Amino acid sequence: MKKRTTLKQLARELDVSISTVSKALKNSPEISQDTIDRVKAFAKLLNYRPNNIALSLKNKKTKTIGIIIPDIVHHFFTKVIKGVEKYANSNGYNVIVGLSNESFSNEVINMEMLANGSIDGFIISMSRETMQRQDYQHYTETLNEDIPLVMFDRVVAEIPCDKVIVDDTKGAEIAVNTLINKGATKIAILTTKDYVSVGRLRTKGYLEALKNHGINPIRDLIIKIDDELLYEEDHLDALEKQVRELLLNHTDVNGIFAVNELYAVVAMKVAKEMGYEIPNDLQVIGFTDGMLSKHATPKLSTISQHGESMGSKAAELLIQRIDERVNDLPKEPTKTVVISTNLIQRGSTK
Amino acid sequence: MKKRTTLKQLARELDVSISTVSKALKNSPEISQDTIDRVKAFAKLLNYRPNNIALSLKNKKTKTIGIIIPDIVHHFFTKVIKGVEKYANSNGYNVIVGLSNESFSNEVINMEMLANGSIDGFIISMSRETMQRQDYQHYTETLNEDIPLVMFDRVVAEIPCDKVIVDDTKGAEIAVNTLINKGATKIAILTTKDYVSVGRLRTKGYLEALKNHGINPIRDLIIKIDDELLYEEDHLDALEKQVRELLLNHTDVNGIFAVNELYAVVAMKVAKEMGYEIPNDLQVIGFTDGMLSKHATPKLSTISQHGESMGSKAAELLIQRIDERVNDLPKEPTKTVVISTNLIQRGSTK
DNA sequence: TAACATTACTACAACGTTTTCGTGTTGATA
DNA sequence: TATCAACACGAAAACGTTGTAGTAATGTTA
Repeated sequence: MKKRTTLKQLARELDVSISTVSKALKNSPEISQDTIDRVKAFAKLLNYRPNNIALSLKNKKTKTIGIIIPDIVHHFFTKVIKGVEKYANSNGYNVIVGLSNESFSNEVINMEMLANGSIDGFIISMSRETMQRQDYQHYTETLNEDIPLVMFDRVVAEIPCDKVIVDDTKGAEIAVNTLINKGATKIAILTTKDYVSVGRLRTKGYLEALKNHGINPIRDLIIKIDDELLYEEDHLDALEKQVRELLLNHTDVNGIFAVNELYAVVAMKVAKEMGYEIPNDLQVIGFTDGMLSKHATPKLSTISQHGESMGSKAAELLIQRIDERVNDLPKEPTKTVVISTNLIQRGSTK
Repeated sequence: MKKRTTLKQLARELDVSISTVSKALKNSPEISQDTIDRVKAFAKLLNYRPNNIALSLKNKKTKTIGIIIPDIVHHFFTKVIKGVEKYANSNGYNVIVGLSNESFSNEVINMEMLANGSIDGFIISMSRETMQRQDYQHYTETLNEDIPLVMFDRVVAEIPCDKVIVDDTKGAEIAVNTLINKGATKIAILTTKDYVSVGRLRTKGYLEALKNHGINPIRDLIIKIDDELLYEEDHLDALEKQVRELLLNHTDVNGIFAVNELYAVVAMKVAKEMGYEIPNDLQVIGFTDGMLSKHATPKLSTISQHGESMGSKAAELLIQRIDERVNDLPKEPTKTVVISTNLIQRGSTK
């Protein structure tokens, strides 16, 4: 194995000490200009670059942050990664990605793989299984070991750490308000089971909007979908069927709010097949601004989640905590940053 | 800053030497069972875990691989990452992601950030700008430093390294053959400028299929799109316009082959707006099997690229090279693995 | 009882840095 | 000419591990 150039090699060949080489490369005033020039020239010749691992060991920081997400084949998470990368890179940090694949044990394993010095801190969105089991031991352990942790999107109140979320309730409320203002009188919601926090909160927003307009919620119009495996292969049949039944049993439904873009797109598809004209007969609003929304026909109106902003913000919070830690600063109380959503109006609403 | 448990601490508190602790934890026969038990119990109590950075430094390997991609908000790359992660993780490797954002300098910077000991090898797909400039110095430098490198999808022949590609030409040929067999007589292609290797090769496949069926290619039917910024925001207007013109000037076009799913979906949309019925009046096949294809109406027939397989394969090749390097094995000649494509037939073809 | 094995440890170097604390050589000052 | 600063550099410790080589204290054999 060819070995990389080290200070030791430079020192030997230049016939000076390692210290001198190190200092010369850093323009230390202790070293004569003459030597500095010699060392630098030779270092350049041999293409010397300091070994990061050695630096990490010495400095007790890796300048690397770990992000653990449930699934990377998912536009939202992808946007978040992009935001994290951007902020991290411009602050000299690298990003190491771990995929939990919605599995609890994968999440734990991934975190353990990294929590042994490989990274300076975590950015995490919980896996579905973790949410179901409500087992947060690996988070508390991480925090106990004084490794900073920032949660985003799928968060849980029990864990005392910084969080970045979207105002799901408010966003949903805005969506439903918009539907109502645009003339929808009977509005269904396509949401997830309650253990998914974002589903629960968006449902809450839906209910609040109805209440504010004096509309009584109807049990039948609240469809809670078990999103197990939904993004995997084509397990959408169940969803399609439920939407079809909804529209058959309640032919006067003229608005649908879906808690993600996939549900919304599927709903539009089913409705179109059944002869509905969108947005005239039925208006639809989704959540998350992804590829599907942009290229559906008609283009889907959605509540934008600003994934990239969330990622940047999460990275910012994390790096602050890391600084706090390495500089032994007093610990600020944990904060939760709410990224505001906004409605992007496109063709699926009037 | 709270410090993590180290061997030194354990040694001090147990009143034995560091070596003893280290060996005890590894069940060395040099150490009495009694001591082993004591050490292990205490280590567990203090939640000791070996510091990876120290290990990396000692072993001269980080068990981390870097993947540099042009864009993460892109289903294909996302699939590849997933494949890389899967293979890497199950072999004890972590994955660190770098985004070039299609920019040459970002690619270089990202690689330099990692090529200083942070990773054991690279998996790379070239940025668009790198392809245009044809400046591959950073690749050759990396190889000169004896850091293994595997390229995928967007590769270049000049660089002597392992590669994983899709048989773009063959895939395109299959697509066009299929269109012809299903009755299409006048087939257009929506492709990219030639500096994008995949665009060039797929165009080649298109031409070959035509030739094999004795059809003369028509200049007007070959639309080379400048995909600058295409995946960014809605810069699709130009594309839509070109497709519209195509269909207006050549009303007898009854087949379209697009080199990616976005072009295909946009083409379908324009055609539908113009009154075409798909697949009866016009059949469409795309390349890459992403979200858009699955949820378009009608669902898009595509040539599947098997991104995940590509990722796994790339990781496998890379890890082999890493092993070769650390064990000073003789270097195998570089190989290029071709992942076979296959046609997924859906609603956009008869 | 001298020579030798075995057991159960410890010391130390090494991985590649940075940084603190010397130290020897100048030249200037009292 | 003794004293001292300034200059230019080197030695060594430290970060946390692992593995080789050494070393006491036993027990075994001729």
